[in-house]
Amino acid sequence: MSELSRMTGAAGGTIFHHFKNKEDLFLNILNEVKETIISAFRRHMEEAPQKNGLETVEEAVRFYLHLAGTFEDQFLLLHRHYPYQMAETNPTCRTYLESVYNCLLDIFEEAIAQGIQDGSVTVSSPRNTAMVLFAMVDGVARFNTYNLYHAGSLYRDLMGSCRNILTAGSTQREGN
Amino acid sequence: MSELSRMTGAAGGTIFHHFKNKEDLFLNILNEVKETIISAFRRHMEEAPQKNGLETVEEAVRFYLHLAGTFEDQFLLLHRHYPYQMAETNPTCRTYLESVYNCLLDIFEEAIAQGIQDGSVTVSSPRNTAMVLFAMVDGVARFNTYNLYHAGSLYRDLMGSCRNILTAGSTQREGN
DNA sequence: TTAAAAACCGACCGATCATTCGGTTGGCAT
DNA sequence: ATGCCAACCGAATGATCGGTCGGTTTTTAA
Repeated sequence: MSELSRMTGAAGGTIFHHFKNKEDLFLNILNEVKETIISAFRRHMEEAPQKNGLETVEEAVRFYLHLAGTFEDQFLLLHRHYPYQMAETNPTCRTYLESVYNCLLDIFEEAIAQGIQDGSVTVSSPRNTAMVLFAMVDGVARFNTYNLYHAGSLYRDLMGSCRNILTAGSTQREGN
Repeated sequence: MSELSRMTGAAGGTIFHHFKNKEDLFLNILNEVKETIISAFRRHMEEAPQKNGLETVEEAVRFYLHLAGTFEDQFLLLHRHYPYQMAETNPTCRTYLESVYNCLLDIFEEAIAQGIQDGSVTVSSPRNTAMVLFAMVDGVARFNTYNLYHAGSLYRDLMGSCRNILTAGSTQREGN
């Protein structure tokens, strides 16, 4: 709180005039982070030119990595343990977290389903594949923010793995 | 510290007789977690019957998921933000974290390299593929401990994705 | 212009934090 | 029995925490 007071220039007591308590403040921030991520993702996927399903999924993966790097602080909130601990007892917190993940997974799943229809993707369960795919790219993003391994040097192999997951059994093409 | 005092039955001051301060205590715990995970993994992979490279990787992925579920508290330490923040300034902490990840990645990488030799695996960069694979399974494990999604229901698709990543371009076989 | 409302300040509060310390205990070698 | 040392205790410490409150400034509306 004192750090926040210093950063914003507001006196200690002023913060509690706008937020009931620290938890309420945190939930407001989490909500803002949720909106930022969701709207940025939705906007980008809508603006993206029409491609086939596989390319749409790849674009989503690419953009998630980009977003996690650009809004590092915001994504840190999703990588910390605290929100998930709070979600165990606080339904609002749980709703916010689920909103973010459901939104992202829906985008992944929809693109996969599209890919199944246009023949560019071959998987049995779109939802589960979306989860595995998301776990993969989020794991790489986490490695990056925690300075364990550089995401950039993993990018090529990540995208390759992504394509392999989505096109199992199909004839592979070796691109660039 | 008070919770630890209550859990162990030791008086508050007694803890500081055995550990210099809270950070020192934490590093000792982290070191123990490191040893637990590394030794358990090394032992299991040595004891596992000789298979081809692909099956060895799959066994490693399977065991990581199993271990993350069995030693949930220990793995929580690797999923929290605190250790990585400490690692930024504390070289000892950084060494411990790198030890865990390097050990696990070495096991993955070695199995992949073995698979390339015996023809069961087809990837260009064993190390990078090991990282992507690890990010994927660790991501799923995180989903599980954070109660976002159940790892069990993702198991089949996770293993399928794992196989697809490792056998790109090869003729696929549909198992069980 | 003025009065009510909202925003803001910073000293202050009790609780909790990690840590210290003087004193006690128990085991072990002499 | 004696001395010794490590293990242990728990009250006390100052620092910091989230949060309150009485009073002041700024904004808004009539």
